[in-house]
Amino acid sequence: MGRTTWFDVDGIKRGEWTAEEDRMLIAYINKYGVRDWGALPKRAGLHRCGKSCRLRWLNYLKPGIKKGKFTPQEEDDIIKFHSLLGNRWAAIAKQMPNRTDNDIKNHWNSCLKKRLRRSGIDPMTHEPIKATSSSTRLSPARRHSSSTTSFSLSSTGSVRLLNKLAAGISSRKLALDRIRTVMISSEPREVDEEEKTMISSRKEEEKVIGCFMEIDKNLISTMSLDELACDSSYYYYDDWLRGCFQ
DNA sequence: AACCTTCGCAACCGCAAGGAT
DNA sequence: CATCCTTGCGGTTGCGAAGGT
Repeated sequence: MGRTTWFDVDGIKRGEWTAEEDRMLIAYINKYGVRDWGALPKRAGLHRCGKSCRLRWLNYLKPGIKKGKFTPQEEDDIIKFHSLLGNRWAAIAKQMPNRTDNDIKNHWNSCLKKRLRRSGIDPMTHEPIKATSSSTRLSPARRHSSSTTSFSLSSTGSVRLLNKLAAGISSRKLALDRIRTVMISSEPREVDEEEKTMISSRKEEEKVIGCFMEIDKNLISTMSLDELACDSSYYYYDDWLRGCFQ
């Protein structure tokens, strides 16, 4: 499976990668590491553009990448994270070790989206599909969707900047929530190694998260609340954000 | 068997952010 | 400060495989 091979006007090869090209790219990166994608193809003896090499490495060749079918647990996670983060595939991928953003995005677009729709759930809002929607308060994903298509931001910020900021906050909040979940769990149960590490470092982590929140707060305070409201990711932080403007 | 549709996924494209100069 | 370059991201496309008629 793949695209047909062709050459652009500069003689740069496009389309499907061969096993030999893969081998050359892996050998080069194993020897010299990943740096300067622009110069890498020439140095590695590949007639490809740097962008193509980067994509091939990150989405396919990089060690530890999990390929193949998504487990039901992974699918649940994607749906859960999508409801929180919207189409921020890179941010979702960060929450799912060994899966690439491209893989997650493909699986969402080709499978999960349709499955949700079939079961009567709007994949954008994650709410039951209604004949006419007159919701007064849109869900995060819905608000995010509209923000990217119909809002224009002033010079103080851009959708991309907000998304980046929001993704950072989201991931840190998730980490904090995880710590709290572990901490407030009153049921005596088996604690795995990962959780032990989390518990032992919780104070430092909360401190670090606090610092990040402070940085975000300072950045956000330079924008208007209306601008921030354009982005769904702040939906969950309404109270916190309003505090920034008091 | 032939044709059509849908699925799965690798790869491409355009754009924005951020660093270097 | 302006411009250029590199990197990263999200949307989209192309194409073989699989399934349906």
